[in-house]
Parts: sequence; C-alpha cells; structure tokens
Amino acid sequence: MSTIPTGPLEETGYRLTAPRRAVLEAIAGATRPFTIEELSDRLPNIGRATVFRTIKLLHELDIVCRVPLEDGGIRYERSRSGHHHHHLICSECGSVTEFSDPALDEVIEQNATTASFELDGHSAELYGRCASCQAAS
Amino acid sequence: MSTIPTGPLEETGYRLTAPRRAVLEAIAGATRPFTIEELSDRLPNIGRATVFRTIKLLHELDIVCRVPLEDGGIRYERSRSGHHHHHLICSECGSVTEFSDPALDEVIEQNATTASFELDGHSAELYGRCASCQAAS
DNA sequence: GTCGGAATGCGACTCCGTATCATCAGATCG
DNA sequence: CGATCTGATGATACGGAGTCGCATTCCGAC
Repeated sequence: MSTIPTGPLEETGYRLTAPRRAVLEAIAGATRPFTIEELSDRLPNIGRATVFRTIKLLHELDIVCRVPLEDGGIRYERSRSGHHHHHLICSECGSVTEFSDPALDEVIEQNATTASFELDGHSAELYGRCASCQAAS
Repeated sequence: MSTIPTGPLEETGYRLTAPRRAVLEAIAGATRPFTIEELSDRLPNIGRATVFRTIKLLHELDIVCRVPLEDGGIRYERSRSGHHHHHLICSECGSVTEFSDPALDEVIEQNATTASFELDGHSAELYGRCASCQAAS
C-alpha cells in the first residue's frame, strides 16, 4: 500500500487533521476508482460532509481526479501522474486506466485555434472494454 | 425557427404525442443549450417528468446531445450534425459550438488500440473562451 | 368508432451534494 | 507545557436533479 504525500496540504496552509489522514489512507488503499459513498462507508467514524469536503479539497490539489462515467455517474481516483491525463473506462468491470498523449492534446489545441477559441482546459474519456474483460469472454 | 424531423419517433414505434411535439418545438426554438429546468419552465402545461422522459428518449435517438459542463452541470442541445461530435464550451457566455475532427477521432482510436482497449464510445469537451467573448474584453 | 397499450401527469421519493452552526482540535506562540 | 486563535468537524437540515408508481388519458391500428 503506497503512501500519499501530505506535503501539498501543509504547504498550502491546510491543516493535517486526523480525518484527512484517514481519507488519504483510504484512498491510498483503494484498488479501483471509488464513489464518495463507498469511501464514506469505509470510514464510519468520519462524517459524510467531511468526506465530501476532503475529496473536494484533494481534487483541487490534484491529489485525486474525477472520473466521469458514461451514465453520468462520478467516481474518484488517486491521481497517479499528478498532471493532466485522460481515462480509459471499462464499462464491464469498471476499471479505469490513465493515459496521456501529447498528440491528443495537440489535436485538441489545433481545433481550438481553428475556432479562435481560447482553450482553458479539456476532458476526454474513452469508454469500452478493457483487455482483460475481452480475454474473459 | 427550424423544424425537427419527427420521423425517428414514428419509425421506431414511438408515439407522436402532443407533449412530445411541444418539446420538439421548444428545442427547435432554443438558441442556446438548455437545462431541463429551463425547458420545463417554457412548457408549463407539460409535466416535469414528461420533459425528463422525452429528453431521455430524444437523447437515445440522437436528436439532442448532452453537454457536460466543467462544473459537472449538464445542458442539452439539439444535435445539428446528427452524428458524433465534440464541443467547444465557453465558460464566460455559456455558448456551445459543435465540431468534429477525424484526426481527433483517429488519435483517440490509436490510444485505445495501443492499450488493447475495445473502444465503444468517447467524449471530448473543450473549455475556454469563445471568440466573441475574447473580442468583448 | 372501438380498443389495447403506450404515454402522461401528479406527487412522493431517492440520491447526491451543500449550508448551517455549535463544538472540537491543529498549529503557533509565549 | 498550556493558552489561544482559527480552521476543521459532525449532525442535521436543506436543496436540486432525476426517478417511480399509478390512475387517467389519448394515440393509432384495425
């Protein structure tokens, strides 16, 4: 089980409290993207509101990233790369793989430029079946 | 105000009812992406649930498309192209422009292939400021 | 015109996330 | 080490978004 750097919290003036440690540990121990509900269930001693608040904070600090599902649902995942990336989301087993591709970013930037659009950010999600689910059938 | 083909409804065995006509007309008259709430307000004689149901149906038939905003909110828009496309979303005025780019789709497919991922669908949204908002400042 | 079944409308309900606010506890400083 | 100040917590109420159940309506096929 990997640990999560607590630096970003301290450095930005946020307090490193017991509930936040607990959330960080739960996230470090997660093997797959989780919902707030699941996370909250694993932390019965911590208020639901605090879990929401903490995830929101960690999202702003790029420690976790938001994974939008095809059906509109949202899961979270520890951001491994720490910088911008995209997702391969398996609709069968729910696994999520991060990837980043300069070529993809470049094509996106080109489209923005063509439309005289001042690009600020973008998202790209790929939905389908992962390799192991294909092998399993 | 353009009209909307009713064919897709009839051809697939759905009934062309008065409420559905009203929703279709409201959508045809919309000048910008709308929320269900806004649509429902413009159709006071039609039940909220029916508006939800109708939009869901029209979305399945690709007559309207879902526009996911940066903050997680969702708007809908009449799908002009009728086929797969992406969005340029202005965070200042809220305008949405569709575009499609074979090169973008191709890069996405390449990434899927590289990861041995069986691609089923994808989404890509670009957030920033549109040309007219840039000109206005 | 009749009739069967799909569609509607109403209201209650669930789900997800946020606001409120009194209480608690990190971090800092003496 | 203990006081203090301020941000964080937790319980609960609240709000918006979307769904469900069910009695009623009405489309459209015959």
